[in-house]
Amino acid sequence: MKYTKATNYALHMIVYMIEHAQSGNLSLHTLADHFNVSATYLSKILTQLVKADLIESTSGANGGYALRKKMEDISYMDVIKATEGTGSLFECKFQEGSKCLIQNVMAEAENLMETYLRDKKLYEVAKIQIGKGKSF
Amino acid sequence: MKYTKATNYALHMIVYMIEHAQSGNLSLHTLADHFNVSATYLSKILTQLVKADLIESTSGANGGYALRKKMEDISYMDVIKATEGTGSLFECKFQEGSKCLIQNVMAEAENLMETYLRDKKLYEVAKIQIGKGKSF
DNA sequence: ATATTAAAGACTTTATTTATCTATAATAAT
DNA sequence: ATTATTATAGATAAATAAAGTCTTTAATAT
Ligand code: SF4
Ligand code: SF4
Repeated sequence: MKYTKATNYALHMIVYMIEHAQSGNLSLHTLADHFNVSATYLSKILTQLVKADLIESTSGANGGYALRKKMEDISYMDVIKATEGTGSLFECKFQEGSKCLIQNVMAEAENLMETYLRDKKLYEVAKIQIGKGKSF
Repeated sequence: MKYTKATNYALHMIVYMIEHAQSGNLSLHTLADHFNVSATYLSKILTQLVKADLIESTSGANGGYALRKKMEDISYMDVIKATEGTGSLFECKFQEGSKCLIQNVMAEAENLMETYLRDKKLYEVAKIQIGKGKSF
């Protein structure tokens, strides 16, 4: 069980977009170049962030991506949910319906992590990294 | 990111072994039959639990598996570490050495979950399920 | 010596993640 | 209108990881 690379990408995209919030739209091309990752794959991840309403996209010349949500409000968990999905980490395949004690414990553990990550905003990272150069 | 099926198996093995702690060794055959899962695959998982010193195994007739650690002390996290490994959930592949803020936040979140699961013992589930029949 | 049991290794299958390629749609600039 | 620029979507491929099987070996009790 590991976070996917997509989540790593997504977190960095948001941080970068926070740092460049004044620069207008950032194109896929710009982002892919800067982070030196596959453009079309990155595109899918950015689209997930769009669908999660964290960022918005505009087509055409001078288009690209920009933050949609207030930057101070974007939490780690917002991003993680967008890329990892919303299901529980522990899902029993044997007796799916019945909520059991094991599942309750695992869910409560996940809740603790989740609550923490919902409180932590990516803005905090960005602020510190401004002036420190590239984050990736 | 999901817990593997192996973790699900392992948690249930421990619960079952706690419930049958008086019955002497439980053979792979017995366990695989009872839970109706692949014997050789289950074997690998049990071996992981042996290596984690949660249970012990003895070869030969009347051999099998039995708890090694005191049953009241076996936590969810003990089992999870045995099957999922000990690495962090979030591992950055880009600048591995440098501990950054993102990694710190993700690690702290994981810590909260971990601490909770280290405190929760599987014994509690077993006690309740005694008298309620099969757990799987 | 034999039967019973676990462990280990090589391997296959399946599922998931990561990545690419191509076509389509939207928009701005000319 | 046409063209250039941009994002989205779908199909597919490649890479990696998880789940499962098969076979051999080692240990132990009878
Ligand atoms: S900022 Fe942290 S997570 Fe991002 S590339 Fe650097 S080390 Fe990795
Ligand atoms: S006890 Fe819970 S985790 Fe286990 S099989 Fe039943 S529902 Fe699934």
